[in-house]
Amino acid sequence: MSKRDDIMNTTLDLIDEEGLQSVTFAKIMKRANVGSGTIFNYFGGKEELVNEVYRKARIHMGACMLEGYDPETELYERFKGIQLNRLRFAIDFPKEYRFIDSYSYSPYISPDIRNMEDDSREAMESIITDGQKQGIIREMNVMLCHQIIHGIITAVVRGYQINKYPLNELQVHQSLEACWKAIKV
Amino acid sequence: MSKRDDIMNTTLDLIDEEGLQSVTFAKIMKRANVGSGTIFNYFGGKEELVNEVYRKARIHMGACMLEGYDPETELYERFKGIQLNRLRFAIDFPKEYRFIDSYSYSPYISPDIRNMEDDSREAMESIITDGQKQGIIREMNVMLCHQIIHGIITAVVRGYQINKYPLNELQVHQSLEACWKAIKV
Amino acid sequence: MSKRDDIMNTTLDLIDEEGLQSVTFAKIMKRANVGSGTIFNYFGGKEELVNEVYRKARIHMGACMLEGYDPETELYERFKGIQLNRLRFAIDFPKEYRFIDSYSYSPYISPDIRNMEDDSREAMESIITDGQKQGIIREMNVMLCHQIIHGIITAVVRGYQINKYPLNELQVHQSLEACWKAIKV
Amino acid sequence: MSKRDDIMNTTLDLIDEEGLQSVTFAKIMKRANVGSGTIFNYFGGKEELVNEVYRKARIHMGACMLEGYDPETELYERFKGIQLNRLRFAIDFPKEYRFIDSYSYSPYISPDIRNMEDDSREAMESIITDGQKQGIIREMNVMLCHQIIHGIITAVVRGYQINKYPLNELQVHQSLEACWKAIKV
DNA sequence: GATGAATGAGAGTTCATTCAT
DNA sequence: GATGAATGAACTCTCATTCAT
Repeated sequence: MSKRDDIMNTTLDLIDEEGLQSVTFAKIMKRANVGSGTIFNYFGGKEELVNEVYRKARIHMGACMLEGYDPETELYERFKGIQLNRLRFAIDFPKEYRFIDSYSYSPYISPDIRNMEDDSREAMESIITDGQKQGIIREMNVMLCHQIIHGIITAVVRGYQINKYPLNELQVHQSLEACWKAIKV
Repeated sequence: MSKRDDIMNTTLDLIDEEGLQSVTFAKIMKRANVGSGTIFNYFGGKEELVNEVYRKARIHMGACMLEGYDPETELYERFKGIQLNRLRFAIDFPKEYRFIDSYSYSPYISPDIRNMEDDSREAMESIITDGQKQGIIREMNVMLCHQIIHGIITAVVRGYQINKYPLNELQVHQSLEACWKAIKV
Repeated sequence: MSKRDDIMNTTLDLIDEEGLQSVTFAKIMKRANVGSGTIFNYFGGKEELVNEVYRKARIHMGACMLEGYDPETELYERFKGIQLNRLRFAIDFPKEYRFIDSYSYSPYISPDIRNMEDDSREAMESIITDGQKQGIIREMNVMLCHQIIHGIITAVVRGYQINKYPLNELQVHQSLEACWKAIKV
Repeated sequence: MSKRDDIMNTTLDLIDEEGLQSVTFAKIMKRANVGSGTIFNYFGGKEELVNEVYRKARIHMGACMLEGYDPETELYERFKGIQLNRLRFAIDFPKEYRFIDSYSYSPYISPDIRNMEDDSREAMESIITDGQKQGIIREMNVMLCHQIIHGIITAVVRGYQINKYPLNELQVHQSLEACWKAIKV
């Protein structure tokens, strides 16, 4: 693995363990077995490094969420598939997920990168639009609708990650159902 | 207004404007017209100051959320009242709300204070339990259920606060309805 | 007891407990039950306060050392009397003694006060001069001679105060004898 | 010379000139031509720096005191050799000597380092024990005896360093003789 | 005389960043 | 490309001192 990857992986680990604000270059260097100057050969500075880690995580999550996505299948299938993928990503890649969840609106992450193209979001929005055209999903601002679904999944994961409850098939099922009922007519 | 209040208000303002991590004592002092030592006459240090501001905001929000709450009224009334109060608080006191929303799980906020007694949460949980007994609300883990509602309101407010949509009577109504439908049988 | 005395006594206590450098006005005020401004009604500042405490201790020690001193008695009696008084003072007033011993040459104590008139020193020096005239005490610089005696007593007390050995009649006797033999012909 | 040595030497100079308590990092940096951060690359903080300087001085003094020491020679030779070495060290390295003399019992110096292994002290104590066995040195607590000798030398040096008298061959001879007579039978 | 809220110069310390090797 | 010694601006925090009451 390249030094560049060592640095990025170590950075993510440290952010997850200690929080972004207490991650210092000294800690990264030490853990990644890298000289202090080396970081600057790959990244312009701390902000750039963090944003790169964030971008990578977002791309990873975006790809995972569209796994198995087929625009041809029935609307509810597509809806459920994407939300399930999000839950799975949160469970399988907790560090990436938590980083995105916690710091998307931190001033460290530049708006440009936070608002990067996001195919999964576009897919969700087209699902909502379609559903509204078909009369399955209630009429409301598409973004509001998206936010409602997103809010449920995010909150459910958070409760799970701080051990408020397990996240087995049952809870996953109940959560997805809650999403759907929240927005259908 | 006392120096103590000047300091706390200024701190909240700065946190909202620049984020917790970039708020320095120098900025607080200057904006609050206070000598650097004065802060330490009232607060043991930065952490104590920030936690005091947090606690005050939490107490304020807790009081607002239970405004007009009457345990005797019908269950849906109580449910709707509390959620509406939360939305109103978010709209009327955006700085307090955003601070609580953004930093509750930051390492700056001590767990003791984060987990302070919260009457509104208790009220919500008893509403859920009652609703489940009455067969109105679906059977599921109470915390999961609470998290779902909380997640919707939180996400809706966030979308509003970053100007994705307005939050007028219509959107408020739709959001509350989404909450209710998400959890009722 | 007056506020002034409260302040001075508390200061001495704190110096003995924590060392001069870590004694702050805040600690003195709190322990002496005195407002922070009050100190400045009695003392011009920290240096003046400390020097006053020092001067008082020196005067006290000076008086103790000459207790029972009779210029008419035999030379060795006078010699022994003064040194015994010094040992007794160290044992009876350890805080005063340690303060003088530890800080006489600290930059905090002004040279003027450190070199204040000292009747006991003058008495010792006249004893030495007399002894040399009588051919009992060896010829050497009077100050060197005084320093030798002083050094022994001081070091003996220090060893006692850090619990290297007890300081009973036996050790006192041996120490005084050492002093005498060190300088006699 | 390395930056590390620059810092340590400057620190010793400043301590000797102004006293430990008034030595600040700003002064060290400026005088040693070193950036403020550099100190922390070599020393964990002020306490560590000061203790390192102290340790170095103690090691230096310890080595000097045992110079020419030969356990085979006659007892008085050994005794005289060590005390002479101490006087010489005080004369040749006044800054090191004064630092050790003044601050060994300051709260800045950690007990661990103050009580570091000290070959010269051990040598002295074995000289005393031997002397007592041979009936040359009076019977008394070894530490008390050591303290008496130590006290004389220390006090003699102090008087010299504050210009009370010169410290030529004559005074040195008289002081050593005083030491010996103070403890011999 | 007594008070204590307010002060601010200056302390030790952190840490991203530079640059000669 | 990789290094790490050196840097210094910026931070939190301490504490003797002032002054209106």
